Amino acid sequence: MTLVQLKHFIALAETGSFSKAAELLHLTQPALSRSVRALEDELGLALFDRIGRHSEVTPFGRDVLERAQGLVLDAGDLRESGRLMRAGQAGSMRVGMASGPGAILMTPLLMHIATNYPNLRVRVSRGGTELLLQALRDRTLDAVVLEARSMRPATDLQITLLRDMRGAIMCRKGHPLARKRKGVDFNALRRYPIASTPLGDEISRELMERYGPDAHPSKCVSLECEELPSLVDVVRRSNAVLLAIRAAAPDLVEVKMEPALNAFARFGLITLRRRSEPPALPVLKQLMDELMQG
Amino acid sequence: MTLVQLKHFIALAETGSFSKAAELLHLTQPALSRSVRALEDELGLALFDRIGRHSEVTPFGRDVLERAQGLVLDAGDLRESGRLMRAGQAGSMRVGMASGPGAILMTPLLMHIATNYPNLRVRVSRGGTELLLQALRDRTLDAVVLEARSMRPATDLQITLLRDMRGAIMCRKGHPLARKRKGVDFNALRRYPIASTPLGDEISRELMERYGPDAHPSKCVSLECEELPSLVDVVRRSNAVLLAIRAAAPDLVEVKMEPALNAFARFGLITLRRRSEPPALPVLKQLMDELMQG
DNA sequence: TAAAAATACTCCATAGGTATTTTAT
DNA sequence: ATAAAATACCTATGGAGTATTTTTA
Repeated sequence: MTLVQLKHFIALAETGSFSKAAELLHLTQPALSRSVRALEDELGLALFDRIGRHSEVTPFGRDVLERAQGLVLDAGDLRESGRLMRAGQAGSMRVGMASGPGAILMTPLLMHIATNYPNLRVRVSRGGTELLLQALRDRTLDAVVLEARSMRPATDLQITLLRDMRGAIMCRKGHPLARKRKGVDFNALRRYPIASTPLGDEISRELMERYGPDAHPSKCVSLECEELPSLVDVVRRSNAVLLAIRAAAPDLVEVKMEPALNAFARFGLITLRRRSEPPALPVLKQLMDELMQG
Repeated sequence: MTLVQLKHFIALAETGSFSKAAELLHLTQPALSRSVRALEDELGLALFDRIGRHSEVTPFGRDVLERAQGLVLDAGDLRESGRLMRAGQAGSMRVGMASGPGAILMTPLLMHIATNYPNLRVRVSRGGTELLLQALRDRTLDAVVLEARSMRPATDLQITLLRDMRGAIMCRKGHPLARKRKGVDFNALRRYPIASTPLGDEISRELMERYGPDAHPSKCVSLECEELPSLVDVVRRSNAVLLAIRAAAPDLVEVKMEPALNAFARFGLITLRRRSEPPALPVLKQLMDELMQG
């Protein structure tokens, strides 16, 4: 049983004539005759009653026809999917996101896929750097986005650095600190609750170097939560201040610090070296690039 | 894209090795290598990452694999269905039944199929003789069961006569007529409502020949209904008498008539000559034979 | 270095074409 | 008598085997 045979069968069922169907199939009548005969031999029963001028499907043929049509249609779908997947317009992708990138990228990513790539299936999971890299190596994930500096280099991993994202201290409009034209020092800042997602070592070091030991996140952050949108919402409606990627909350006001905060996130897209990437990965890359330029 | 190629692809995905899969498929390694390569070329993307010792499916391959498995499974189902249908254990059949046969055969037929042939799909429709034969000729029905004498012979129809079914007058146990040891004459009978399904010309003629012009069904039948079970139920619970196939209501008492009623039904199974019958038709024939011997 | 996949080549089975016969209307 | 399908015969493409090279872990 061949897909080609099934196509022949279907064409014959539709035209009711070997000659007509053969023409339709760009085939000679004897060739079609043999093809259909072979299928009948394999299935063990006649699919057509040959009645001189025309041929018509037998009751058995009718039952087979239904299934054959499904099969041939599915095969066509598969071919078509090949095209779509090659273009990154369909298929599936399993992406892991560490806390930092997840906080800022997850929702916009899902949003973008949902609206612009309806045939793409993405599964985003979150977790710690090591866990995610392990999943990548186990082939449970296809790609991982994480803070590049939190990862020690490994030869089996392919790292694509994404655009750096500037960090900032932010507060709501109308916040006492929002007016200050010249720099606010860290002690003044600490009079308000500090909100942030869990921060990596790089940022912690930068904060301590600039503002002293009390600036270590474990000491100064009062509101820690992985879900950045929650924190943003809280900061919008209270006097808490937010330490996060500047672009994560454009409607908040940036607090001018003295000395100025010089922290940034350096996200990397990690894949396994020597493994084919999911065809939709470029879509992901481009999307993230766009998200992070704002 | 070939079903064979897809099978090769699946085997390779499952073993993770060209050599292993080739062995499993009773194929040489180069043959499998080429087969998979051809599929990859057609789909336009690599399905496997060849990594020295082993090979593993790419993300693209993973998406294709799902669909390929479905396709190959469906193809196997089709082959298997061929076997089942050939044995009359599966497939579909559209049967038409005229009023008489329908009244007695329909429910038991559906019952039998439901319990003994779970994979068989039967559509039973009822209608007048001419309508049913037209449907048969239009290929809307695969077979028709009707009173053979109600049909004028035609060269394009194949008639299989079924067992004759004796007709009788019946009443409930305890009915006044149930006691009568010697024959009841027609006038005595007419004191009770006569129930019957619509009767054919043959029976009408027989009744009139034996019991006079008043015995024509259009004159003497008070309760006419196509649904025999309803009539039987009424006769069980009233003094109405039933004119029907004797076997239709074994629990009723037969009324001895004087002169004796000598009517019988001669059902025929009609199919189109020179057309293949549905593979399940023998099942239908045998079933009806069994039903009608009781 | 050893195991696995790819390549090169050869061969044969089979799908398809041409010519003709058979069949059914 | 004619149109359509089957049959007979031939050809060629492509799938499969053997031998060998290339690759990578």
